[in-house]
Amino acid sequence: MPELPEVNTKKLNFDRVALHKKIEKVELRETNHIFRNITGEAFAKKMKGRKFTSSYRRGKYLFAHLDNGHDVLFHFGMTGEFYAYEEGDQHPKHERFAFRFPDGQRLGFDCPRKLAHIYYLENKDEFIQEKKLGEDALEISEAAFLQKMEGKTGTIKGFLLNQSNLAGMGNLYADEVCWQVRIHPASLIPALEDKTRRELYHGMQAILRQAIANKADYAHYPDEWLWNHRNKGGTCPRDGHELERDKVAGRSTYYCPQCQELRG
DNA sequence: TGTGATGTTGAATG
DNA sequence: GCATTCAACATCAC
Repeated sequence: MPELPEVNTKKLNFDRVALHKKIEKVELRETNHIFRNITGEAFAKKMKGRKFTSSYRRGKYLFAHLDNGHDVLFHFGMTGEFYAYEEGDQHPKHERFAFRFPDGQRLGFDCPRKLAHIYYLENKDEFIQEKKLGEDALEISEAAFLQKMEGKTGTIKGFLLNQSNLAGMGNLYADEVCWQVRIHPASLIPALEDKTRRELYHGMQAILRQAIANKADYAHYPDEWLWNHRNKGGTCPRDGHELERDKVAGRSTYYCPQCQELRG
């Protein structure tokens, strides 16, 4: 479930399974819509005999660097997932393609909803520029975060979700940040004081760090977080008030009407 | 059976 | 240029 911490965990898996091994073959399955700037067949051809030498995560994107200087870019959409498995094992149900390594190990890319995107990039910096992909949410400085907010007129949630402001925040973490800082997600940026903006930045950093420390395993997220109460009939872990559900920035949003102040 | 789900993109609107 | 809303992508779970 891929927001920044989830993709970070996928990167660890990818590095462990795929780095520095010769790619014997790419096994293609039903790949419609998955490959964005190359056909599956051409992708498989390019991969054969190559090795991944490193990987780089920026927001929800994972760039896997090849020994020919190019990159394979993974974006997981809502349901993209890597699965490592051995020769003879059954492949995941919605596997779109798999890398096969000489020892028989596979790294499958599974995606039921086909919302994932895979690109083959000769120049990853060019891609980042074209997409206007913002700095990673964990890398961005407080000053740059505040600077991005300058002049914006929309909601705080919309700001956090826009990947050109900063990269990596998704719907669930954005709700968590707003809740922890006690700001209504539909609050308008111009109405937020400097102090609140800084709290949002530091709250976000702390949440992402803790999520990564827990390997994005939701069962281990603190019960004091909004996270595991964020559902129908859920109550605020701070004051017990029933949570509200609304649409903000086009996404389903949970918040506590009692302790999250609406500004603007 | 209908509805909504962690995301992105493009089109249309204001 | 900005911000918002909608539809599309395809499948699963409740």
